[in-house]
Amino acid sequence: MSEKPTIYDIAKALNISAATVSRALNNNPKISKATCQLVAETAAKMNYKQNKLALALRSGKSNNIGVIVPRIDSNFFASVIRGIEEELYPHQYNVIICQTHEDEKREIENINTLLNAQVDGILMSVSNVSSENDRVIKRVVDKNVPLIFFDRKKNIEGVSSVTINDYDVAYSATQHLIDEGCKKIAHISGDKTLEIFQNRFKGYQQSVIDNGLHFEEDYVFQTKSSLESGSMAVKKFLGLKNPPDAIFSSSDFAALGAIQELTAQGIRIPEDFCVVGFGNEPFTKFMELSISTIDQCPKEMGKMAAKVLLEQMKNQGSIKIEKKVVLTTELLIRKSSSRKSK
Amino acid sequence: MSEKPTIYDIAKALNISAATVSRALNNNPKISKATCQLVAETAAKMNYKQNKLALALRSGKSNNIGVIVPRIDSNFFASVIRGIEEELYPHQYNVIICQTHEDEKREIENINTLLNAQVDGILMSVSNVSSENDRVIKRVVDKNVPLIFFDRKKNIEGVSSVTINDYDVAYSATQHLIDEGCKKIAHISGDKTLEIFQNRFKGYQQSVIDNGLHFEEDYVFQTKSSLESGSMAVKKFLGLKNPPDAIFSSSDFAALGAIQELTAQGIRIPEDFCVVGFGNEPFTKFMELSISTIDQCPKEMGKMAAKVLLEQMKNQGSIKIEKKVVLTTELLIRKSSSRKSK
DNA sequence: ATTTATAATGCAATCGATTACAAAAATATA
DNA sequence: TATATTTTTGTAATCGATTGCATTATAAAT
Repeated sequence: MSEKPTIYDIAKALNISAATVSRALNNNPKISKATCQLVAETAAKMNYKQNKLALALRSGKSNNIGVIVPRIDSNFFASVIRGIEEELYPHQYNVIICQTHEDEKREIENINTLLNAQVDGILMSVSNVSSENDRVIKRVVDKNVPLIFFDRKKNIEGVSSVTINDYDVAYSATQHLIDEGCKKIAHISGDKTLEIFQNRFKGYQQSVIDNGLHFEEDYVFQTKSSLESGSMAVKKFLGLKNPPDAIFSSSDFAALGAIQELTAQGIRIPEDFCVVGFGNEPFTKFMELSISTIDQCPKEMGKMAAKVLLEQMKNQGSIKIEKKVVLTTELLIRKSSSRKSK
Repeated sequence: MSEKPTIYDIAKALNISAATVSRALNNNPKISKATCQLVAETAAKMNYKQNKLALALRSGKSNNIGVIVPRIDSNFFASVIRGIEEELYPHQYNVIICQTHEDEKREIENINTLLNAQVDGILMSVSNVSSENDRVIKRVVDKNVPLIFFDRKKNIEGVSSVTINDYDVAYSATQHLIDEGCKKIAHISGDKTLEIFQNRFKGYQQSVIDNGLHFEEDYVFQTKSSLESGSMAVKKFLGLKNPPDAIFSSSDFAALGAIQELTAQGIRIPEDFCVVGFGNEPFTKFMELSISTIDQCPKEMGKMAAKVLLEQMKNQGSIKIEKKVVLTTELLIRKSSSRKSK
């Protein structure tokens, strides 16, 4: 009982051929009902489990989907993965998770690992912008392995993507700050070589300009997503001759760090200074001073990415359709930026 | 170039046998250096990638590890998975993630999926306590597939586990509340059929008794981990003739819900009422009224579980060692339960 | 009873890589 | 030159499931 029985074991036990066993298990109509039933019973009795590896090798389909993310232990990515898994589960696909840790070499390794593992498709959120990585990604496309970007995408021919309306929502977040009476809006940005941060920045910038405010290069601080970054940004902003009176941050963590630093410096929020974050991390809602932010609807993003992938896998071989899905997200106005209402 | 070349393609291109190609790629010393180099170059030129499925079928090792968790979109499990992945990555293992959503049927399906996928080992945090599931889990052991429980374990012969010192830390959390001057300690528990919640409850109970306080059945509220549960618990507690003056909650979410409800009812924390949570969710630290809690060191747990698994896979076949690793965790005392100090 | 149609099953190749064993080629030794 | 050694390469089986084609058993028709 400690071994794993194969169809050959069942065949031997019943004195029939493995082919018959295989067909019986698949309810092939060519097989008599009696045999089918007998095989099914014997298989159950022997605790037979189909070896998916053998099936995968034969069929060329592993029924595994690779997911590449910078890290898994962030609310956003974990939720996206949950959405992906929920969508793929009914279709019998499994999810193999790879983390890049924002390392470009690791990203390449991950891609190769997944290709070696013969995944039927790849969902990825790009970590890095290097031409070497672009080359590897293009090879995925060449090999006809369906690939979908989500959130952090790249512009590569033939690759579909699912993102949010970063530009628009950044525009309205900034607009919201201005509507609340803020006149000097600063921006904490992420790595601007990544499209999402580029778009958020542009939305912010355009909103500032459209409102007749002066766009100030010094009001933009590029950094990574962490409390310290937010605190550093505030220190820099407050050191300016003409410091800002609001921050639109590309990261909730930086927003929180900023708020902590502002508070530490005795600046009142939202009375003296407004802050809007990005990502709708759980803590933004739970805090006493709840933080205005943008919900990226990660679960929906994951589901949508998986849907687009499923579609692409179905149509494989036929003409390639490059699909760019843009999810509409919501600006959640909370205490950190609410001066008027209520 | 759009196809996936195999060793046969390389063999044909060089007019040698596939066996030679295979050996050359594996740097078999029996193959001349010249051939080795030639094969390596050709493989690179053709963008050859080893088909791990074929290798796995042949060798009986898939190099995939299955991870079963209730859900992935929780800080705790996401961090555990990160730890697992970090530990397994250098050993060339990939991680296949399955979520049970706390559903026992799903748990069985997940186990079977992983067995079918021929994973080399399984790491799981149990969702449910049903004898049917026990039977399925025992079959995993019978099939000689290394299995390790983490956090939510079961007592099944031959299965190693990695957990935290739930009993002890619950004991000291309760002790801490008493030391702060609380006299009537309540407890919000989880599903007590799960060992972890059972242990936390017992640690709480013993501490109460050891301090000469009266153990009150009404002071224990069993529920799931959510804000609403915490709020419900408080409503029930405050309705008692002799309401408690402190809560040790098995969940940070319930603790937060409790705090919100207490605050809404005008009860001051920590002056009138102290609260300790469990899990060290990020928000517990970020809140204005930071929440005392217990850090479950999820990443270390993941790493340790992976380590135990690697060890078990290495020693497979030889005597089975049942290893019960208990990680020592920390009580983090924050504002929600600090009356004296500072 | 013989032929024909139909249903049920078996044989053998296949997916891609590895490897025990056999064979050939290259080199060394007598 | 003939033989023994050592290197290097090839042949074919294997992992487990599927499937085109061939074959056998069964039932139906004449």
